[in-house]
Amino acid sequence: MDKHPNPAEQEHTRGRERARYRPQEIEPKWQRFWLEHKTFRAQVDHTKPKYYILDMFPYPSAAGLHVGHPEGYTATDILARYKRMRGFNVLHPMGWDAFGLPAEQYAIETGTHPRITTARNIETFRRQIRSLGFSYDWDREISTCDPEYYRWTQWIFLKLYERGLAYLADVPVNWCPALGTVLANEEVIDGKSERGGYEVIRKPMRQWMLRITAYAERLLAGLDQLDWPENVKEMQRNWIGRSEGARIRFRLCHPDGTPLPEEDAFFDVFTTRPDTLFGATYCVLAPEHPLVDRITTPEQRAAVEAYRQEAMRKSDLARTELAREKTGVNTGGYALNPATGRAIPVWVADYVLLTYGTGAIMAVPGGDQRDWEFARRFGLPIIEVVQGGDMDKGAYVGDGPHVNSGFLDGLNVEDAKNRMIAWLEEHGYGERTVTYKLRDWLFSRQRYWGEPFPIIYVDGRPKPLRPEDLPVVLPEVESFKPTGTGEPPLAAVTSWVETVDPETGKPARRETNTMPQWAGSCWYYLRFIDPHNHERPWDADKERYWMPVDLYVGGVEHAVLHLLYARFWHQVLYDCGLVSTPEPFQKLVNQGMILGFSYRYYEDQQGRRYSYREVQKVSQDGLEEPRYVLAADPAVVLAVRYVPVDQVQWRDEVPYHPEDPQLELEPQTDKMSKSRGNVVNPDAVVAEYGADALRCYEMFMGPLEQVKPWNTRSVAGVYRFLSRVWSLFITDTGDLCPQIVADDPDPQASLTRLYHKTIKKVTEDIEGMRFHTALSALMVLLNEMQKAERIPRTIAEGFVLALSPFAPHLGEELWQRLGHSDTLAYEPWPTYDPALARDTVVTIPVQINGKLRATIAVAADADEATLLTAARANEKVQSYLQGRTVRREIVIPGRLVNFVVAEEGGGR
RNA sequence: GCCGGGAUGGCGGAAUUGGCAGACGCAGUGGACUCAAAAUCCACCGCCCCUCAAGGGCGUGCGAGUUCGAGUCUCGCUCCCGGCACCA
Repeated sequence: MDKHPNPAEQEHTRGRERARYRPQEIEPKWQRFWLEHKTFRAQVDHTKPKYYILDMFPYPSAAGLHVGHPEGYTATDILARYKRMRGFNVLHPMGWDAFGLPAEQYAIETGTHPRITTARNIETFRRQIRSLGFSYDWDREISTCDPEYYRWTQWIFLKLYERGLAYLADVPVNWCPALGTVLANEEVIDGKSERGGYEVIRKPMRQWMLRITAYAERLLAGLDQLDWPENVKEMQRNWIGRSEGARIRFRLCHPDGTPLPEEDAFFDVFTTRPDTLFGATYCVLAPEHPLVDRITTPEQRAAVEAYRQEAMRKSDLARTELAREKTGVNTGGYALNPATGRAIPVWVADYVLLTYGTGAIMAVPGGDQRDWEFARRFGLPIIEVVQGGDMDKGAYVGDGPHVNSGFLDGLNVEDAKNRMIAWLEEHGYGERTVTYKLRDWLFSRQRYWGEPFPIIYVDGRPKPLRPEDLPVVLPEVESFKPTGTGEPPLAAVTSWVETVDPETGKPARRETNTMPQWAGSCWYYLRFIDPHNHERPWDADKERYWMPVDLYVGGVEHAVLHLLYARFWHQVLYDCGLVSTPEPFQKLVNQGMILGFSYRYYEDQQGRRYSYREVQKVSQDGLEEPRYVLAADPAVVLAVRYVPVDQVQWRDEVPYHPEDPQLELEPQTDKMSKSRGNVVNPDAVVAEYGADALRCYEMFMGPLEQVKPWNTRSVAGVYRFLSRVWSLFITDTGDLCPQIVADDPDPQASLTRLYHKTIKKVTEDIEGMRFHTALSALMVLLNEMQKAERIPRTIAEGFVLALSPFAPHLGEELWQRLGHSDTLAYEPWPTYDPALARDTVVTIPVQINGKLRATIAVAADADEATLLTAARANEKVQSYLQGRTVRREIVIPGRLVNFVVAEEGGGR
């Protein structure tokens, strides 16, 4: 029933509410103010130190912003606002990684142009991001799908091409016959298409490749200079995968050891263990190795051919998945072990990959577990070359003296390697070499929604367009559907594909592949420096001023690909003289994922529901997904089901199913996802608690880098904090609180001391990105200010300034109500007096035998003697020292007193 | 299997160099205000024993060690999270 309050009551309520903390009113007000006044516009200013602070720009998905996004954005925003107040010239931009598969997939399903979908999604993202009060310079907003942007992506591709770093090659791609299209790696899950679950096979296609391997050594070496998380650097090192070893040449021979006469009758192997060459009892070629045909004997040809066909059809993933049991076929051919001079058989096996090393190995079953397994399976000889293991149990990979190894006998591994390499080089059998796991970057996608290549084919040969011919703009297409032949959608636009060479006027065909999504994000941080330049991708002076990015914050999922690709492009641009720093991102921080509570139960095939208490988890060997069965009857296999968070029924703090009040749900913290029903929408949080509360909560949750679960109830706690800040300054009637007085702070007052301590801590914590402890320090100060009868204005204002990077709307509002007419964004950061940030009287613990027994209050600078006297004077201490011998006194001024006493007599 | 990170109350987390474990917040309990509720404010809040109180014992995943003193350092385990995984 509706309640109709009488007008007086209504008036009363409204009057009181107006004076309350109402983020819904003050937040849009200040967002408008910042936008209208361009408060955060950044311009080159050589009188100020610069600070470039960058967020990994988002892909504007249809789902909109997620609470994970504002975590990193808030951290950078706090730092950006803090740095401005510290006198830095701050560049803090935001933009959109706007090419991408979901928009294209949506176009295939609905016919809506990806440009329209993307524009709509950007609209949403921009609104959501603005509603959080981030201090971006919106004049620098860019979008990778804008022709004015991708024109320069194409321009950089031309630079790569000029330097021979872009080339065409026939490489196997993920071809899905059922869908009639090529899939990106991320669209292939367990060898099946992500959509539909159809089979995916490898099919060679002509593709653009980028020669990132040419930069492998520099990409590796550059890591040492960077202030990045160690795990990210390690992941990049592993990805690059440098290994030192030798290339060794094996000549083909007859079974009796006579070498074949032809000059080119050989293959090279790569090994990290040249010292084990005497133990190489056979060789293995990758199934795709070009020499396989030639070496295979007529008797073996059918078997080898069948094996090759099968291996080639399998995807890399399928090949590794089935790899439990080694497979292979003898070619019937032989090669000469250069060390022993004996003929050893040559096999084909798919445990050797064509793409690594030379695509061929010498197999040392005594020193390599894979070779050992293979030798066991096929009855090949196993020779011990390094002592220390048991050849019946497995290969020995450790160090030890060499045996059965001719001139290496007795040497340890390190010495034997060097000795063998010297011997190989001396006799022309091989040389020292370095190999990388890193492979060249497959840069073509058979897709519509990406950057077209600035390449045309004249007389069937690729030719780069000239810079003045750019941009090559994406044409309109009839259909976004794949052509069915593996040709990209652009191939169907005849009027676009058939063109003329602008230089010669000869007929030409356009490249119809597009670039991958990584392309646009490889250099966006450079475009932010000079986003509206029509002549150049960026101005050289501006680049020198702003680069490098001082702090880059984003998710750890980009630890390898994006960050490696961007570094690669940057190093190329550096070699071109186009950028002034060898590395783009000086400091990197990964924010931890925010998890959501989800509530699970289980269902059998008949749709009967079960609580987790009746269910048993069966983890299957080697498989990611565990299975769930009924504990009472393990034959009943159960499926996991979730109840969306907002439908969970709570009784006595226990969650139950909404339609089945007896069914107890199992609370879990999981990655947020639609299917688990545990996604938290930032819009809803802003509507209820405001952006400042959302920002503060995200920071207060814990260390930035850490994974942590979202707890909406805790948001209310932070909201209460902000409300209390508000009511400390503003009375019920909307005036400034009378407790805030013009007095000078009394240096002896505990509030003054606490204030200085707080400013010190907040300053240090922001610098160290410990935002959660900075907020807790501000909370402590607020608690004390609330108890104070008089709050000196300088303290009140300093508090507002120190809080403002965290809660900028509230900060601005209070600043204004304190009588200031301009934004606080450029007010000097509050300072602290180190002398006042220390206590004069401290509480010192007194221990007896290391156990805390009393505390004493003494002057902070009390010396050892004073401390000891005070401690001995303490009544409790005396009772413990009564009748015992003090063996030792440990006194640390400012820290503690510890008496080491002998135990009382009586048998001990 | 290999590499990296971690384990602290009911929960998120805090703790300078080895020096008062549990700051701050959430949840909870009791109280004030209220016709009542919400909101707000005040107090309590690791576990156990004793209890009128005072007190005492235990306690930072497990087991050892170093030290006057260990969440922190060393050694050995267990479990969890992330990455890589036939890379020769």
